[in-house]
Amino acid sequence: MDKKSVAAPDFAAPLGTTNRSLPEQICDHIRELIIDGTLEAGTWLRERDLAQRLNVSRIPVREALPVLEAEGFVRMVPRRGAMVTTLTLREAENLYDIRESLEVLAARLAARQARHSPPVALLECLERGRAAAEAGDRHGVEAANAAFHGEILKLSDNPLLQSIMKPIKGRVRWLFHLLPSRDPHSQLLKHQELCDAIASGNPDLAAAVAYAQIVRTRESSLAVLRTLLPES
Amino acid sequence: MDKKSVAAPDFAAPLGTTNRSLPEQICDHIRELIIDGTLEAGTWLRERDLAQRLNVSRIPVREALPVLEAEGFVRMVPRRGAMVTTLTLREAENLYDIRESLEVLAARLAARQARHSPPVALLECLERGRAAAEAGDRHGVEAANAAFHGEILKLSDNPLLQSIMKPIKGRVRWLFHLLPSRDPHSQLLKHQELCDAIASGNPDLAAAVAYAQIVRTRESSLAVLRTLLPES
DNA sequence: GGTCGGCAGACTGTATACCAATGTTCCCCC
DNA sequence: GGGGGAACATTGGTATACAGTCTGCCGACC
Repeated sequence: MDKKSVAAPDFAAPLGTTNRSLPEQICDHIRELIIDGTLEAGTWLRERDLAQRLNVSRIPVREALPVLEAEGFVRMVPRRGAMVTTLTLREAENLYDIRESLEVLAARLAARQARHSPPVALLECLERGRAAAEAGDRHGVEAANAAFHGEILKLSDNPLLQSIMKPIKGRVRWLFHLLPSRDPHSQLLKHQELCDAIASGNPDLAAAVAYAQIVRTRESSLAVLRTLLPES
Repeated sequence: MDKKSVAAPDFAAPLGTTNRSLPEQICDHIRELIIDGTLEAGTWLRERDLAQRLNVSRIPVREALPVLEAEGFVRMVPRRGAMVTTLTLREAENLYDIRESLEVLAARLAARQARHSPPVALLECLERGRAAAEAGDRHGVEAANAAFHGEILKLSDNPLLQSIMKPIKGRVRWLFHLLPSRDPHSQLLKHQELCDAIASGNPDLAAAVAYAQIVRTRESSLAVLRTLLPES
């Protein structure tokens, strides 16, 4: 197997002077590099190397890598380092199994909450997505979609669910980056339908809609992924 | 608020010379101390203090604490340290929401797998629990119960689900430590029923049984917890 | 008497240097 | 060409140092 070293280019350390902790920034940075494909599967991440490139010491890097391992982006091998994992078809299926459970739960809880306070933020995301779609702004559409799902989660008002969904969302994004980008219009229709179901305040309806949508996405995505990913 | 410092006694560092990594051992050790109540809610965990007591340096402690935060056992405050969290009624409800989704999923997947290979390990756990119950070995019963749920998870054959359930299981144990211990006999009956449903190879049946059982447990547990835990 | 400001202490966040254990590579020798 | 072993690379873990910041307290001033 061809063991690549960590990619040389585009590693400039943008770690701005925010108030977020260094390990967190490092973690986010590496995660983005993996999701957008800059760091390919099989790449070894050496902590001293990363520390040097990012202009930090080993300690924050050492704290960032286990997080990425917990999220499934890298696999840590004792005394070897962290390797960017290969997404397999099996993992994609496992991921959809989880989503079918948890996103349905999120929709159900969101609908329950929506009875008390109407989901204005949800409608806002929808509108933002529509505007971006009409402007042909693919990036804006994706951002609005992510915000939409984030709002459902926030609406569900279950911090534990939110913390569990965080790694899931990262992996879903990773998967979707491998797929040809989907039609923004049908995406919007789906979100509109889900939004309506949640806004109706009927948990069972919202759950059913969310479930049906994920199953549909699952089938079409896996059909494509079967041609792209290794079995396991 | 009365800010307790880290408890002085029973902190002897038993960290054996296993091959498991130091942060992992530290994490497990502190988690047990929290679950069994040695470390009360509100206790501040100071990393230098912990490091000294456990006879390790600060670095492995620093890597263990974020894990415990992700699992919900402590809350880290920047530049203050980690505080043992207070379990609230809200969190208990959130936890049951998640379990209703994920344990049902686990049962469903396990039943699907059981069609190909009969769940002998599951039956074994059941038998072990029965033996422990007849011997009046409460600790053995609990261990067998934990093993039973672990086997379902293993049977479900979804590594992502297993990794997600890990923190959940810890919190469930934490919760159950607050409750008066349940009747081993009715526990066994429930597990027998769930085991049969899984062994039947019918995913929908297994899911329905698991769901019904969790809902039942939820109601009785929360009734007790309402008298024990703060609202939020 | 109450409130504001500053001082001291405590603790984390991060950096640096170091050693030990272990896995890898590659060269030399047979 | 293949096996053995030495040199190297890399992590796991420790010790130490220093800066930033938060807390709590004490005193001064209104």
